[in-house]
This record gives sequence, structure tokens and C-alpha cells, in this order.
Amino acid sequence: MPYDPSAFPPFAVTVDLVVLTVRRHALCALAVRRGEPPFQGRWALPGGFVRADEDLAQAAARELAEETALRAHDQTVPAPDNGAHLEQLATYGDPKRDPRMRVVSVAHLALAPDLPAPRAGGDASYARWAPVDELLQQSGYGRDEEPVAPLAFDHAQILADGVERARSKIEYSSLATAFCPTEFTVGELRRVYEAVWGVALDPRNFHRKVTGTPGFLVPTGGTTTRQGGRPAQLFRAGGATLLNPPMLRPEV
Amino acid sequence: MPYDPSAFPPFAVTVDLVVLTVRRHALCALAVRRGEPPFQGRWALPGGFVRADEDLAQAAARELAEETALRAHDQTVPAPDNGAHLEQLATYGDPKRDPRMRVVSVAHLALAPDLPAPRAGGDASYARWAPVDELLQQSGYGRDEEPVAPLAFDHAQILADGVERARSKIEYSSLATAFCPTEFTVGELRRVYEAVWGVALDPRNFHRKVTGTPGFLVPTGGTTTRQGGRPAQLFRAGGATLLNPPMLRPEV
DNA sequence: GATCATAGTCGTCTGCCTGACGATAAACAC
DNA sequence: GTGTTTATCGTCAGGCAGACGACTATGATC
Repeated sequence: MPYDPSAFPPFAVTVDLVVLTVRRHALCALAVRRGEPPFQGRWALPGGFVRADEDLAQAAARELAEETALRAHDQTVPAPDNGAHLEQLATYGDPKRDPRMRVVSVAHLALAPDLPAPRAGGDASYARWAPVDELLQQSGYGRDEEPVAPLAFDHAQILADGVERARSKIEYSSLATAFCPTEFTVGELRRVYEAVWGVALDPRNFHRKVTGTPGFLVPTGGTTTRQGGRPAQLFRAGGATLLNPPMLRPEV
Repeated sequence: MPYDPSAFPPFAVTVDLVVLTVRRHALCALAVRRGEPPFQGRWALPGGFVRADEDLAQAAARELAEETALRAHDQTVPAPDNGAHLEQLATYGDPKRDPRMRVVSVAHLALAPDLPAPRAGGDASYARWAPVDELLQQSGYGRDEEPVAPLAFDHAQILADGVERARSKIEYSSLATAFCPTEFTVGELRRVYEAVWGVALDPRNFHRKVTGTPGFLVPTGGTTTRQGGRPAQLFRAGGATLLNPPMLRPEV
């Protein structure tokens, strides 16, 4: 395998982002509208070329910042500030995935707390948070009866892979806290699990489980009633990243 | 982000392989000796350029076949024949990971049963199975007091990531059977877990666990005494790919 | 052939975790 | 105050895992 520079075909390398958050009890992803062919006018995942002097993680963090003003937080560590969790997802390199040329895309997965409207590059209709169910139902209809075209390129596959990664990873890691603000209640954390998994969880058993797992949650001392009802204790994410024993996702 | 062909830097894209097997109670990886600079004479992971018309998985399967004469089996499905399990691992793209040019490597993980000596491209000392402990201890000494140089490029990191993936994945999937021949005994499967995790497992509890998990193992009816002692039942991998509940890796 | 070593297989028991609840507490809306 | 909502504490039964005893069936050794 000689590394003769003339012996290998040139590739374009991009990063694409699956940015997930939980809004109004639904798992949502960031989507941008394509302004040019191919797939002009269709929704796609945010992304862009990796620069010549840039690491893959740097490129993903840069794209994330450009789209959301989120500081990317280095992977594997739960975000202590309001930075998002960012980790590499998978790489997609089908020769025909981009009709114009050979593009290999290194997809990354970002998990963020609920944010204000996405910041667009000056264009209001450029980017939006869309429920993943809506983005993934091919040619289906969204909540307001508007027809939804499939995502551009192979982005539906990438999004599905990212969602599946998030679903399984909150089972055995403390990553669900990345969907929450710095301080949160047990109920808010439970609603994250319910939104991501799409199931209802028993509040009493959930409370016992998460408060009984050492290192998962640390109480801040404060309370809040922002959810209504009895005031709830506020917690911050503890240092533990791996949950042992894991949270159990209920039956299919 | 226009796709102007002059606007993106060209990359070389390679696949590198972490090929794991279990030999003599030790987890081993396939290593090849580099015949040219950089890192000439050092051990490295097998790999090569992705061709212009080739998918990433195809490239990985081709490289695997060239190095080991293993038919690659498509990912997520446990190999029913003697093909190896193959799945994408992660992508490594540090700008300085190859001193000559910008190379992005899509690493793949392959799990194979114990094989005869690796097939080299005519050169006997070209490739070998090496215990991962030996390959990963930087500048350490191998079993026979021979000094071991670190792997070339960032291959130590890639190998470590692959080993960690294998360690965690046999917990909740039936992937450990990919290390076994088509027919195997419960004891042989247990020794796979022991080698990969580096721990001792109770044979009685292990037997109860794996035979009690529906879809994991199907008896073939035959028995064997190739391990000595009382004849053991032979099994084949069942259809189940996900183990629920998972195998529990003992405490650190 | 008796004995031993080696592996495999079946049971038992105990502790822990989970799921399924009941019950109580503390806020807000009327 | 009454009702509603959410949070939090308890209780109980079933299931699974770890620890370990007991028995079986082969080959090796004397």
C-alpha cells in the first residue's frame, strides 16, 4: 500500500450534525433548509466541509457553534456549563450519497438543553427544531398537515442512527442530563427519558432509581415550582458518567 | 456552504482494521509490519485506501479478505458461516496523524474465530497475531523479552477503542459467538468472555445464564471432549443479536 | 482397574433490584 | 376550603445474580 500521492482518489470530507433536544415533550432535531441544488428547498442536517488544518471534532464544534451558538463540550464528559454534549456518531461514505462528487461525511451527535429559537445566519426560515418523528416519516404529514419531504441526501439514515444512539446511551450513561439545564428536577429529567424513549415511566420508581444511583445527581439545595405542584428539589449532574446498574428501558 | 469544487481541501480516505480473535486465552489483534517510511519496521494495523467507486464497508471487507482470507459478514448479523463480524468503529482525522498528508481513516472492527497463521502477501514475517496487551503497552516488553515499539500512527488509540468496543458489546449482544467456530461449547464461549474481559467467571452461573437466555444458543445435539473432562454439549449461535438482560461484566 | 484430575451440568440459597402500587406532602387555582 | 398537580416516601412480591455444594462423565496416571 504505497502512499504515492497520485495513487489515491481525492475525497471531500464533511461533518454533519445530529443536534437533539427535548421540546414540549418531544425529541427534536435541528434541521436547515437547503438553499441550492441538489435537494434545493429540502430540509437537511446542518454541516459543512472540514478545513485543511482542522480536526474532525473541531470541525463539528465549529459547525455547531455557527448554527446554535452552543459551545461544544468535549465528548464523554457531561456538560457542566450550558455547552452541549458532542460526540462522533458514524461515517457515511457511499459513493453515490452526493450526486456531484465523492463526499465522506463524519456525522456527529450533539445533545443540548431546550434552547431559544435556532440562530440562523440572518435568515429566519433557514433553521428550525423539528420533531424527529416528523423528520423521519418519509413523505408524511407533520402536525399542521403540511407535507414533509424526506431529508436530503442520506440524512434520514444519519438522523435515525443518531436517535438510536441517544436512546441507547441514556440507558447506561448520565447523558440524559445533557438535555437538561444546569439545574433541574427529577421530574424534568424523567420527562427527558419519556420523550427520548417515547414511553411513560413511573414517577416513584424513577425517583427512587435516579436518587439512589451514586454520583448521578447532586442536590443543589434549592427548590423550584416551575412545573407546578409541590416544590421539587433541584439537582445538578454528578460526576458519574456511567450508570451501574443502568436505567432500564421498558419493554418494546 | 457552497459545494464549489475548488472550495474544499482534498483528503485521502483510508480504512484501518482492528481484527480481534482469541488465541490461547488471550485477546489478540492482527498487526502488520510496515515496509516503508514513515514508521518503517514498526507494527501497524492493516488497512489501505478506499477506492473511488467503493463504499466504506466494501473497502473494509476487501482489506480484511486480503489480509486474512476471511469473508466479511455484514454488520449487526452474527456470522453463521466462518465469516467474520465486521462493523464500523470510528473515524480518525487529526491533521497531523500522518506526517505526509491529510489522511482521514475510517476504522473498522472485525471479530474472528481463532485462525491458522495469518496469510501474508507472500512474506512470512509480514503479519502476525499479537496479544493486545502487548501491542498496547507503550515501549514495553513482550512475553519473550523482546522490546515492543508502539504501534505506528495513532493505531494504538484505534486499537484501544476497538478493544473497548468489543468489551462492552459482548455484554449486551451475542457478538462473543463471533469469536467461536460454528459449533462450540458453553465452556469455550465462557473462555472467550474471560479472555476479552480479563476476568474469571463462575462456570456454573455462566452456564445457567447463557443456556437460559432465549435465542442465544441452540444445541446441535452433538457433544465433544476436545477440552478434556466430561463431554460437553455443542451449540450454535441462535438468532438473537441483543441479549436482554445483558451479561454482567464483574466489578472493575 | 482404581484413583485422580479435569470439565460440564444441575440445584439451592440469599440479597438486591425492579415493577406495581398506596399514601402523604406541598404548592397553585378557583 | 376544595380540587388539581406534582413530588416524595413506603411496602410488597417476583426475578435475577453471585456464592457455592453436589454430581457426572471423560482421559491420564499409577
